[in-house]
Amino acid sequence: MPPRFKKAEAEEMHSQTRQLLLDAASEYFSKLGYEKANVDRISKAAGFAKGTVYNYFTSKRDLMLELIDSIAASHFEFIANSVRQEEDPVRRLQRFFEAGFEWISANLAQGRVMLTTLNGPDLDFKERLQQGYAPMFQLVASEILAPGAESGAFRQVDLMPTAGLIMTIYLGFGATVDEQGRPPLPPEQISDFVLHALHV
Amino acid sequence: MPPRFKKAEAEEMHSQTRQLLLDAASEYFSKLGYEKANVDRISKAAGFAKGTVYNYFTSKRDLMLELIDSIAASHFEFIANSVRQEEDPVRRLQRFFEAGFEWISANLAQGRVMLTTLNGPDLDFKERLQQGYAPMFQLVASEILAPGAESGAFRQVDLMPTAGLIMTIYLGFGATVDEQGRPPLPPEQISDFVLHALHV
Amino acid sequence: MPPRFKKAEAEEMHSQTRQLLLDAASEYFSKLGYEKANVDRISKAAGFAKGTVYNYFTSKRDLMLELIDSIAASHFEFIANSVRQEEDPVRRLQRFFEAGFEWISANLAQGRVMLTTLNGPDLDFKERLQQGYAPMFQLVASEILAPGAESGAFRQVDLMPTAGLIMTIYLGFGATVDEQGRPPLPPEQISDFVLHALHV
Amino acid sequence: MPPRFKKAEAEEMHSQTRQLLLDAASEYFSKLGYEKANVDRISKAAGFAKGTVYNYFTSKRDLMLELIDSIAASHFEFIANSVRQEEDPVRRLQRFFEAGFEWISANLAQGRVMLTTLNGPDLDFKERLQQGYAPMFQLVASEILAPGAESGAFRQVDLMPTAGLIMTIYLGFGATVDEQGRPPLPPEQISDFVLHALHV
DNA sequence: TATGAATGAGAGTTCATTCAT
DNA sequence: AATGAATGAACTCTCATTCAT
Repeated sequence: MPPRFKKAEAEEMHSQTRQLLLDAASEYFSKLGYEKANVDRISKAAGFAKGTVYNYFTSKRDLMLELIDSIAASHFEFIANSVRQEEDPVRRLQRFFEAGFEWISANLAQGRVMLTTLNGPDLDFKERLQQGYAPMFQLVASEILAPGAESGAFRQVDLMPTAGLIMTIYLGFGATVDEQGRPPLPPEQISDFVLHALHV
Repeated sequence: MPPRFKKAEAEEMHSQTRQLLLDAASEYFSKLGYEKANVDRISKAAGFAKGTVYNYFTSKRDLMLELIDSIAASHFEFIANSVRQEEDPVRRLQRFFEAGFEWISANLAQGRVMLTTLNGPDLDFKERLQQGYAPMFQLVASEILAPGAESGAFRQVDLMPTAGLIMTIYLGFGATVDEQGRPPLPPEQISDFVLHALHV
Repeated sequence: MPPRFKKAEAEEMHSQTRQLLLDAASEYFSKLGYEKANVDRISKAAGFAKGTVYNYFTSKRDLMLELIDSIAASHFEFIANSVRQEEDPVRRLQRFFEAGFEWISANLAQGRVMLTTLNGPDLDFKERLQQGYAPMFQLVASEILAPGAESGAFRQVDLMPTAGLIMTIYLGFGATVDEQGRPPLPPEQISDFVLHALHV
Repeated sequence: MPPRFKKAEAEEMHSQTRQLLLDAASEYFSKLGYEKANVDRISKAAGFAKGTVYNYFTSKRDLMLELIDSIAASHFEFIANSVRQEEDPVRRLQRFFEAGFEWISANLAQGRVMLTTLNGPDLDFKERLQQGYAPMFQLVASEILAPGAESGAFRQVDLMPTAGLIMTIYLGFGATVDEQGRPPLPPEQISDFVLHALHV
């Protein structure tokens, strides 16, 4: 089936070009911010000419939105995989922070895009990001806090606000990592701090 | 002494125009971010023509830097005044969060400028902001945590990292306030959470 | 080889657009001077939108510098070609003035740009122009005066200062041409005057 | 007569302020050219506030025009005084160049304004300057060349074109003086050159 | 007379986007 | 699918000029 084969190949190429553009976008959006980053340079950095971006994304704005989606998905997947390998809620919370900072240090540019977007002035971007991060929020509430409260490992707390607090702490520290992606406090101490606060 | 009087009047006017421009800048920088905010509209919003900004600030960038200084000073002064009215370290910590969120809800635009700048891509702005916030950092470390650790109210912790953690939590929640400036958790619960974590 | 052909075509277009812009720049810089000439109008006069200039030159300043280079090269080439067709130093000197004024009257705008730049306040422009005109200076010194002095056609003079004097006279009269490019004295009389001065 | 006295004093002050402004204008127009020179800085350099310029001149353009007049008058007066101290046409010609370069080196800024204006793109300025320099042109024609031709010291030449040629040479060299106002050739050599050309 | 705050027209420059190739 | 020349809106900044004091 040569045509099929060819089509698959073409799709692969398509998807690869797309990914190269997203990666370059990550780099520039993180370094310069959305406004100062420039489509020409992103495209060039990915190895293409300016116009190519518009064969894959309808606009610079669309490029950013799709990048946000892709970052949120990758970030969530990595943390969820790690957290779900544990059963114990306390260990799960520790894993959450460990895996979280591990992802950040392995994906510095994406991490910065996420954090600047979260605190940035563009409400469309912010909303899209929050949609993307809803699963992570859920993970903390229903797969870490809920079982922990049920098992008596944590004191009784309101699930959603406390999940929010934990996300806030995670993201707060995520925003303060150094150039190698290390937080100012080791992840263990951060989870210790939170565990202290959740302790019965 | 009419000339003296006149001079004072002139200086008053000068300083007032300057303040009007800083306020308008606050508004626009917070709503649109530094890049999209536009000098013409800022000046018009303050009641002046476009060129007037350049009689008071050397550039848009300078306007932003001076705004950062002014925000940091006002923010610190408000919190320090409130914190220092208490003697007890536990009450001081509570006051820190109370006053902090009170300032934010009374200065929403400034608060947003501060938070977007802190997480934004512009390193000059970030550095200037960090210089401006150094006193607040000091306040937490040496006027809240140190006496608390000494009096036995808090467990022994490393001062600076813990001050950083508290600032991170404060700013993290500061970034999540709603349109009326209310944090998702009441300040008491946030300080409770931290106090739990600091408890002996 | 269609791609080759296409490439050559593209380069041709590129170079043509560039030349149109340089020509329009000549026109405006000569009529209004560098400061009052305006990029928008230059671009429009060349048949393009304002932004197009910046696809070919990095700035208005760069446009001017490249125009200076192009003028100096064209001016020198024309004069050198004419001078070198003669062997006799006296005839060469006459040709120098004849060809010089011929070039000026055929390139009025470029001539005016050259002369205003030479006497203008911008030192960068001036320096660039002097670099561009160094070959013409050389031509006078080593291909006209030196052989003339050697053959006894001219009296013994210091080569470089005298070359400077001749250039000064040429440019001085170049600056006084009328709207059709005619100098106030016919070129023959000018070279006569100089020949009188150089006569043994 | 106190009122009279006062009035004279006031006029003196007026005239002095005016002169200070003209001097500062000279400085800035020569250094930066008319377009880039800026009224505020000229006024400040003269020791006044921006607005003061407009109490003495109707516009920046008017300031320039009056400066041109003042330069031409001073330049002519200096040269004419020197030339007229001689009787011999040959000596007069030598004096012309000597005094000319002496004036230039003692009035560098004014000299540069004159020369850039002469070759600059602004036709109003140029015309005003030519009006101002008409007397000097006359001086050369009727007080140097005419008596020289009559007495047989010079060969028969057309007066006005030759006066133009001499002015062109003078101004051409004037445009090439170094930072101390010295021409590339000593004035004696320049007048020698011209005398050679005029010799019977 | 001297001042300098305010003005706003006008400039150079950037860059997202289009589209013919 | 990939290109990159062309576009023009939008932006920051400068500065001659006015005018109330």
